[in-house]
Amino acid sequence: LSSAFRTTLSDVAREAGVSPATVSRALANSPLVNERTRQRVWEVAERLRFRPNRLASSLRRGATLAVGVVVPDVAARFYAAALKGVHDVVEAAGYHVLVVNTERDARREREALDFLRAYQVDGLVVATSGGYGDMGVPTVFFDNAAPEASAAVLLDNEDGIFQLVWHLATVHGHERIAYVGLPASPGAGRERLEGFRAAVGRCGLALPPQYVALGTSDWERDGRDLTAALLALEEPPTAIVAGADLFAIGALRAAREVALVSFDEPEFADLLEPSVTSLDRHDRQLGRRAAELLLEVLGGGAPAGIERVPLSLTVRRSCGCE
Amino acid sequence: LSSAFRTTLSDVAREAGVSPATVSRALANSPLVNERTRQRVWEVAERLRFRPNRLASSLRRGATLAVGVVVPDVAARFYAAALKGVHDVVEAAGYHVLVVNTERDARREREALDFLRAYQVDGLVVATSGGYGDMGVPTVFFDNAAPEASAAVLLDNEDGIFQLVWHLATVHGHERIAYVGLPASPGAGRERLEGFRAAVGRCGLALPPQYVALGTSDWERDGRDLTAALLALEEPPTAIVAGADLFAIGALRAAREVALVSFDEPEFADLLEPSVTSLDRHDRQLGRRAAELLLEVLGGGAPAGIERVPLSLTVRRSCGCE
DNA sequence: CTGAAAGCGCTTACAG
DNA sequence: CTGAAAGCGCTTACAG
Repeated sequence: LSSAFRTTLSDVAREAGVSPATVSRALANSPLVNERTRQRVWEVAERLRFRPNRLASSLRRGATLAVGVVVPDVAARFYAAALKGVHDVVEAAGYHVLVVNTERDARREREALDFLRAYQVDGLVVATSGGYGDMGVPTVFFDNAAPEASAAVLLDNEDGIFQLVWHLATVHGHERIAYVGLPASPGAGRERLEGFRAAVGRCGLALPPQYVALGTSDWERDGRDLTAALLALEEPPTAIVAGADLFAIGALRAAREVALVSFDEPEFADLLEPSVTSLDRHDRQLGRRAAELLLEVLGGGAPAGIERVPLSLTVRRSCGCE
Repeated sequence: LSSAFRTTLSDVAREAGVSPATVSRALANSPLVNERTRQRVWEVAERLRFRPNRLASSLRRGATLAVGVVVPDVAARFYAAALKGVHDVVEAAGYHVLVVNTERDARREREALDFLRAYQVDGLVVATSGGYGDMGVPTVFFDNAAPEASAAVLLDNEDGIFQLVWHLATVHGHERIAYVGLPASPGAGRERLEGFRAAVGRCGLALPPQYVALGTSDWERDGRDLTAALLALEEPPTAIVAGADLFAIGALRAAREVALVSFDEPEFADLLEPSVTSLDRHDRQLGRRAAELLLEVLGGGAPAGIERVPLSLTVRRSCGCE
């Protein structure tokens, strides 16, 4: 057992000539312990380089002071930024963060949640890919919520898509606008797609079925291939709305001659050629807000309900402006 | 205590009419237990939705089957990709991954390491920002190693920088080449800087002191400001070597009229304007390799020593090609 | 094949 | 102010 090599609380107790109970209290700076004793214990603990075993203390206490975060892809700019937002808030409150990546896979998400629960995390922040099942652990969703969610911070997907379509239709006069985006799974995927249909209708435009192209696994490649296919139609669209940043990047790879707007902002959107018109999501703020809601729940507050975060259009050149 | 609400191994034992010891063995599919008993225990466990408490089993076993990963910035493309590589390998071996972000801060890195150690992780994969101190835990470094490292997968920083400088000097005939990059801290920062000085010398060029510009905290902003300052010199450089992707992005923001090459490849480097000539690092492979070394050590192998990964130049337009 | 017992390293009522 | 004792939820020699 590795414990043989580590100094434990008992080692400190023996060395300091007090009981383990006293060491525990002293290191927690409990007022119950004599100042002299407290100092001596601290000195011994430092000399022996004592590090309390969190497994043991969490087990005993029934709380870990840890929060689990589940994201579809840590490498995606959006989730990475949101993750940092969660970090900011949660660590300031004395919690640690355990991150798990699901690769947008429902099964892996379930495993990730099982793992975090088995580790007895006190709370969860989850951007679900469809694998969520109730864990009996306080949970706040962001980006994409499970149907049973009682607390979530979501983007205003319909409104965001509407802004994109409206810009293409009214400012640039496009009448043949297509959508390249996420599968229509519950949550953000469906909301953006439905938002697209509704927006096109509100703008008084027709929507041929083949103008809706949905990707599956590799979004960047799908974005490229689906865009190429759209442009090969007899009546190709003159403008494309990308449902996420990687679709936009893929579209850019397929063609530069079609007007393009993206829901998510790609990294360095302003330096791409052409620079990409997209929505500003305030990623990090989203993560912060989700973490704040979780802390409220952990503090005994009521579930916070669903919040919608507004999006604002950042106009660049890919839509045809300038 | 939250345990009051969770079903424990004892609950399963009571319900199945056997001892906790038998439940433990049955769920581990130990051959010591009767097949009938085994099945019954599994049924009961599933019916009661029993989830073993990992805190308890890890405490008892003295091993967590978890690996800690410490990175300077999960949001940086390079670390995110390497992280996925670690995931790939380590999860296939049955370990879980705990990720901690340090924001390139030595103090936060120390805290992160303390946390992981307190959680009794079995091993560590670390890209250090200078906060590492021996943890008594098997550790493999990547990208940037502590001086005392006994196992690491590092980039061949000197050679990479040399390739960049050589390309600018021989293919494009530049004679005034400047460096905008990381501070000269031990490890990658120093290696790249020293590599630059050496490379310029090998190419037979002069290096005025003001042609070396080192950033501090916000690399993208530093890249922009330092580049602007360089170009405002009486004898400005005609080409710039960026020591990392964010410096390159910053440089791009400051000016397009100077030749630019970057050590790290920015995301969507081929779609930037101009597309950025940079080194291919095989990020994910780097993470995989580090994880493989860690598994070897955890399996009782000898420390693997320091490996250097070669880099290959990807030529695009920012250097002046095409 | 099964169970009673001890123990992993802590924390916290309880007694003094 | 301090200590002995119990217990968090598991696992594993030990005995049968």
